[in-house]
Amino acid sequence: MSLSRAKIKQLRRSLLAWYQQEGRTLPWRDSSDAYGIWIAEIMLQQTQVKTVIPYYQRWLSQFPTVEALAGADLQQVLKAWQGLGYYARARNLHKAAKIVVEQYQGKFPNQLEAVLKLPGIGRTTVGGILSAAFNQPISILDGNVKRVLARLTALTVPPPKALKDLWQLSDILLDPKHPGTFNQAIMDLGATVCLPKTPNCQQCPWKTHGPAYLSNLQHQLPMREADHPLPHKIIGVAVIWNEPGQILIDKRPAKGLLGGLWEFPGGKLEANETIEECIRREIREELAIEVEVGSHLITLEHAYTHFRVTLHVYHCRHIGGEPQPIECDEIRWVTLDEIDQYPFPKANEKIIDAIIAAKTS
DNA sequence: GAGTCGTGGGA
DNA sequence: TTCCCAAGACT
Repeated sequence: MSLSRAKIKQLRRSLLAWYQQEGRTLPWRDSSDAYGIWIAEIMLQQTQVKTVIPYYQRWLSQFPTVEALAGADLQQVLKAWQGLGYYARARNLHKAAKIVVEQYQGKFPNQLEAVLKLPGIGRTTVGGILSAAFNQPISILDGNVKRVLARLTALTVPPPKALKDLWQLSDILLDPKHPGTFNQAIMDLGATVCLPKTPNCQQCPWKTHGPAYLSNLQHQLPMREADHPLPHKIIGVAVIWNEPGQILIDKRPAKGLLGGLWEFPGGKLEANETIEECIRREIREELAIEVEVGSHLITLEHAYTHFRVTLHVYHCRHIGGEPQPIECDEIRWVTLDEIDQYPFPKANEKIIDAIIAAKTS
């Protein structure tokens, strides 16, 4: 799509006018503090504003400065992130905070190359931070912008197939006089008007500009890639009790899925195996102990990005052996009073709730 | 460069 | 119920 200089100016002007009237008031827009903006940008990766706000508020009161974050332990950081998902973001935030303190004297860098080197910050996030905190003319291409631009240009391929063109378009459109405001405005447009399923085209400042709207194609855009069916795993999970009434939990390896979080041990059901057999085998393989599988506690469905699981959770009794951290980082016997100090993934939070409910009923 | 990496909400 | 997808980055 070719855009004349006059049209580009018109697009900028109409978007900024719309934003002045309809833009959202958000906590991290109150200041130009780079630390707060950085935290918000990371939390907002693949995560909706409504979900982020309470986490953001708690985070800033718990870790008000980059020094506070750098000085905290990872477990504390993961606990503050618990429930937000994509936990590598929290691990990277912690790593990056240490770098900012050690290499930049606690002052968040304002050089593009330096910021891009920080773990967890890619091309879109660096644009979001530097344009918002320092008003630098650096474009972004998040999900909102991709959708807005796909409709503006009636893009005939899925956005992942046209990233180069979309970045170029985002660069061209960015208002060099108001880059921070422009980036916020185009994201707000995507988040509140140019919605994925039911865009409110009547309210769009760009409705007279887009070939998609003009030919009524906006509801079919952007094009999507073919989707793959999600694998489904059946998992046996053990809530293992010892004589003093403690429960065995393990810490997952630092990298990969749910890295650094705690969980109840268990594993995938194999062919021609009962859940009880699965649990005894997994516990033997992972922890080198023997358990007696007791009563059924709860069965849970949970969906991750690339697969879904059914968790069959059973009370178990520790009957022999000293637990060894064979497939995990660490193991610990804890009481129900202590357990909420540990960061757990969502599915395991539900198991904890079920244990407490069963105990108090 | 295709896979990996969470969770919640909306339709 | 099921599917989509959200302020993407990393390997």
